[in-house]
Amino acid sequence: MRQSGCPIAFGLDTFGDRWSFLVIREMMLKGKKTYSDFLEIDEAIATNVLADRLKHLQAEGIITKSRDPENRRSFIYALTEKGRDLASIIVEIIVWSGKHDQRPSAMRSVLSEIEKDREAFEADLRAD
Amino acid sequence: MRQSGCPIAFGLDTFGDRWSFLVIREMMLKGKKTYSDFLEIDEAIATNVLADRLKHLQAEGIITKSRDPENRRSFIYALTEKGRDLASIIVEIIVWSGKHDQRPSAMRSVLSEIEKDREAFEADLRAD
DNA sequence: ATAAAGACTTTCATTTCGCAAGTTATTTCT
DNA sequence: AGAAATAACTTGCGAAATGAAAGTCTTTAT
Repeated sequence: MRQSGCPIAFGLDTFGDRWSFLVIREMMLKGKKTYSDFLEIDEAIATNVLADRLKHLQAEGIITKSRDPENRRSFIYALTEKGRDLASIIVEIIVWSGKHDQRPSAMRSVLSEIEKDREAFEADLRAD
Repeated sequence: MRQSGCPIAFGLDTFGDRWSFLVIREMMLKGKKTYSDFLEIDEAIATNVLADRLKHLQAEGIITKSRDPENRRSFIYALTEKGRDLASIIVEIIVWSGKHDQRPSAMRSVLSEIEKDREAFEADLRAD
């Protein structure tokens, strides 16, 4: 599967899982960083699946795990450069959805922000 | 799940499944268009799963299905504009993988093509 | 000392997946 | 014309993944 050398397959293998990607979204767009933060996701991820995906993303070098210096019972997950580089993909998905999601609930605010200054928006996602 | 109004979740729901995305890749990058074409994918998709994903992509308006005028037993699947608009995302994933896939098997040729003239490459994906 | 918070792990029922085989409707071959 | 092959699926079933609920372990608050 991964031996195909295809860049798309490579991407799907490392971050292409639905839950993995939602975790990345939470980190980038909402600045979430702990296990309990992720459990608050609207889409309701199961605890065992979350633990599995965090391990996977860590193994793939997308995120790192470190102790919270201010609370020794919690851990802080952070994006690596490899993870932050997913910002461009996130932006393209938002642009695509902005064009094709016709529901009234669609968040158009983020889209206009991107249209105003895409570079700045992307840099903002990378920061943190 | 989809009521969240989140553009990322919207994208994942419509094309975020691994097999769905690989089908789109085959159509864009390799010009494949029939059921049996898709069965030849390196990653080996199961026939029932392929049928399911084709129905899904059709329901989401990413692809269309029509009879092959030259062979009445086969159908031709084609990308809609909504589907072709995924080209930007495909390109970003290739760029990301190009930077982070360190395996010797990684296809660097496509990457240099993108670096040379990204607009042209993307336009090429859209064509067909 | 007891309770609560934070991060998981375990258990188990349900769903999805992958593989093999079977269908139906056209062609194509002999 | 009849038989075999193509193309696109569908069906059945065991194996793997998912989701929901409950339990464990360590650290912190009262």
